[in-house]
Amino acid sequence: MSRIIPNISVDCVIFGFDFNQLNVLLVERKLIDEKSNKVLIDDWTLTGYHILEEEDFDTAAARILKKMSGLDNIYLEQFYAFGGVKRVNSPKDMLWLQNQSEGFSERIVTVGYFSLIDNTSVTLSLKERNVKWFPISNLPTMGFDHREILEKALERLRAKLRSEPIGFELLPEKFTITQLQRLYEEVLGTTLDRRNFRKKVLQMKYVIPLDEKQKGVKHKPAQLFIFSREVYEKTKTERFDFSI
Amino acid sequence: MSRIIPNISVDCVIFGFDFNQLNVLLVERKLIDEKSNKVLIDDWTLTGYHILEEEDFDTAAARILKKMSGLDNIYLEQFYAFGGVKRVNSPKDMLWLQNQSEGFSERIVTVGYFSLIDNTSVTLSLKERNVKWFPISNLPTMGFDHREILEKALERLRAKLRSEPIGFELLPEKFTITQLQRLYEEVLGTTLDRRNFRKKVLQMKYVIPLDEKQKGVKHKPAQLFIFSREVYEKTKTERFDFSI
DNA sequence: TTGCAATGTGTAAATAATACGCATTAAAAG
DNA sequence: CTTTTAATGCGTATTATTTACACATTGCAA
Repeated sequence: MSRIIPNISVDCVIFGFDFNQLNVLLVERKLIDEKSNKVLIDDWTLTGYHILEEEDFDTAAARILKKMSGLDNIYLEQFYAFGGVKRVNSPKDMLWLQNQSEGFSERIVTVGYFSLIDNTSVTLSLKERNVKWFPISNLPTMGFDHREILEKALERLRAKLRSEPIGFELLPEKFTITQLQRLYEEVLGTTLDRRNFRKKVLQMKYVIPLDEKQKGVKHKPAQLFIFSREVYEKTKTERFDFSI
Repeated sequence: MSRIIPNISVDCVIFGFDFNQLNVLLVERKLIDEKSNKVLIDDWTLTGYHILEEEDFDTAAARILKKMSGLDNIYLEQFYAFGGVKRVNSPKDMLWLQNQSEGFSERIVTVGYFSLIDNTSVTLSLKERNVKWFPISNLPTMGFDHREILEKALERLRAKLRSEPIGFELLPEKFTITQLQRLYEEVLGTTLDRRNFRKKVLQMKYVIPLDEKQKGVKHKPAQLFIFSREVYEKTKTERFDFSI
């Protein structure tokens, strides 16, 4: 095992969509005083870790994601580096870092990645620590500057969702148009007209209809579609409108 | 003077527009063997430097920009962090780093910023080293992985230019519509219809006409405009179209 | 005075966005 | 087995935006 680089880490903001809400995966940070049994810290953080000597940022982010979700080959994108002098300065944060086996440096730079997964496909399995999905609209108290990092990730996700077809990464391979619409509504915080949305999506040649229907729903089952990145890359056109 | 952090640096991609071309500011990297007078290295790099112990990324980037261009209060945006294991591995790069007074670490992470300035307003003044504007379309051989960093910056500049009004940062305070159009054409690599572009821009309430005309041109002088960020923030609307 | 090299304006056609209403389907309830 | 329920799926009229394209105007310079 190669050594870690003490002052550089990678934090992953793992977004998941459950057909209804946008969620983020957090890890519990709990510290109990051994003598008094007093709870010194109990809050939640993003999933991050130092990078290793022989490791790129992308590799480190993929490693962390794999460890947390068990998943490989997932959409991952670097979105911002955080290196403020006062990133880590609350008493709780200091206390936590002093208790970690790797020791700590006062000035830790972290590179933020966000990843998009269909969270109905994930079974949480990390044994050592408590890991949970939280809806974006109802977050717990978070440690370090992770709340700020999450906000930046969200901002980037929203901006990118408007201009590139990354929403599909949050859905299973086969999805319905209504599911896609819910996703856009939830992430962008709007409501959209069902019929117009459908019309728009059906124009996109890279959203391909299947000869297959939804199963196990208690109403008329909808048609399933898949997204083809290949077709997208071939047919995309760039436009510009720094909006009015 | 506080100490530098040896393994973290900031690199600035300084873009300038001269009403015709998009340019980038580079610094010559020249190393001559003292005995033989042989030229060991002669190429160009971005303007970067290690960050200081008590300094944020943003502050470091502003410091570097000030040193290179003499300018303060300039548009600056972090766009990507580079930390690949093999970022610095050519013999020339190693040689250069060994010759720098600060010493070097093998694994240097750099945080990339790009900045936008009206390059007709800058007088280059850095005495110690040779600094020059190069058009994007005609770049010299570049050291380290700076070519790659520049490409990423350009990609981000283009993406942002499509969706946000940052082009004005590349123009003087007062500009003509034709200048704005040339800027968009040059950066996005397209040509646009003059009349339609004008129509589009005139709709934008945040591009405000002045009672003032261009001077010193040998043809009909055009009307001048200014950009108001304040009006933009008030009137902007978000749309979404992950394009067809 | 005239030529030059820009700026400044208008209109028609095509395309895309928005606002709606109603028939259809499959499962569940009676 | 009929009805109810809760979705899906489709169509059309209206408005707004984008695109394509031609000619008159202005101020300087020859």
